[in-house]
Amino acid sequence: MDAKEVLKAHVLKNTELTDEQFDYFFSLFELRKFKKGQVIISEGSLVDHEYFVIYGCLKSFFINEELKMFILQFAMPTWWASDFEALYNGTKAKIALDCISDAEVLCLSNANREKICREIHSVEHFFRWRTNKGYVASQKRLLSFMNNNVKFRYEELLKLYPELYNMVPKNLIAAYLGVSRETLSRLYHT
Amino acid sequence: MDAKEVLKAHVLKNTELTDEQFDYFFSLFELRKFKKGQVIISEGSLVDHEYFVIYGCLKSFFINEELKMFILQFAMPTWWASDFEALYNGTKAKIALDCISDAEVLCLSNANREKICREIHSVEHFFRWRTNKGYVASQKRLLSFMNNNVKFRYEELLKLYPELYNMVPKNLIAAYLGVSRETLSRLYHT
DNA sequence: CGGAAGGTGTGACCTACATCACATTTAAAA
DNA sequence: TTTTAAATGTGATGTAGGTCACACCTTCCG
Repeated sequence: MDAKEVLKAHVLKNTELTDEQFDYFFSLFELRKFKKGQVIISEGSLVDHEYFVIYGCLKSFFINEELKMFILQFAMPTWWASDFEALYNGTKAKIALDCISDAEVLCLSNANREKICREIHSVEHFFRWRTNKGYVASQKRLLSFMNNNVKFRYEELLKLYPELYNMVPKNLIAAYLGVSRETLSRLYHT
Repeated sequence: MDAKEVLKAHVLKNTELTDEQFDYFFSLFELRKFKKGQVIISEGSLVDHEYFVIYGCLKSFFINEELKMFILQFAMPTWWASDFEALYNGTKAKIALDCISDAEVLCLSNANREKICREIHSVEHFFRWRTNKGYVASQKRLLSFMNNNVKFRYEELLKLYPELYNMVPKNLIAAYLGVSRETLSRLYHT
């Protein structure tokens, strides 16, 4: 399935658009291919796009003063990623984004998103829906973080996204769970 | 300032609406007054409204099997609260909502929100904006949770919302920070 | 193909925070 | 105003997970 079809299926799941509307929507995206390890948003840069994953896996992450990395999201096909705070406020990126594997991504600029949201009511509806889903997921993750220990959270993550087990090295999984790689390793070995 | 003016100022900060549009929007809300301790959403119930705080302070929270409470949000004037997952999916509440102080709240039903979002493009825009803000805030909190210790998070919270210091008991602040009340107490005493 | 970098396992030890127990203070309710 | 419940402080002790150190093992690139 090509990029256009992937996006179309994703949007139509929740929003009704005519073919012409969707074609116009799609025309605002730019398809780009990235290599494993390639950086899409680097900390401190200006952010003017958000990214819809067609193929592969991205990570959005934060690195603190002690160079410890925290992963906010593993973005897999049909997921959206960016530093949304920087993107919406026009501030510099605190969250970086790069590729865990080779990836194919549809890029939408902030300006184009706002433009089409103004022009086509249904597209605004779609983005409301999308953001809402992200918000709910983020709240759930926060709650799980407060409530559950590492082992539980690890198994919860793998149950939700089994493909991560093979796709993503354990040290990155640890950075997502907010735990040291040693502790994660000791959950099943030792 | 009365409820209508509070909501109007809040909406107009980000969205243009004519007076007639706003009057219609406002007509879909019901103003309710609650007493301190009163429950608005109880765990397991069906959720069909979201709540815009005019006066006072609510908390949204989760209680786990061991009866430990985790607070997701202290909702103060101009904040929105509900169990948004249950509200959007029509499932039973996992998140409860009650009043920390006497409170005055504007209630909007899920059906009415969706209705007016369909009818008035700008209102849909407003809700997209609002949810986006919530999503960004939630991500930031998650990051702070992973990155910072209790003392830092406590001071960060008080800097952002100084009014909480007097308004909300420390055991609830602890439940928001995801820490035991004893540990919070020992930050400055002992 | 060979070397460098990235990823993983594991021991020894440390620390932030949890839990339990109980005393004291403050606030609400009768 | 008395009684009861909530909120808070503090000691003793337990534990999940962090940190540091080092070995080994892949993967990938020149």
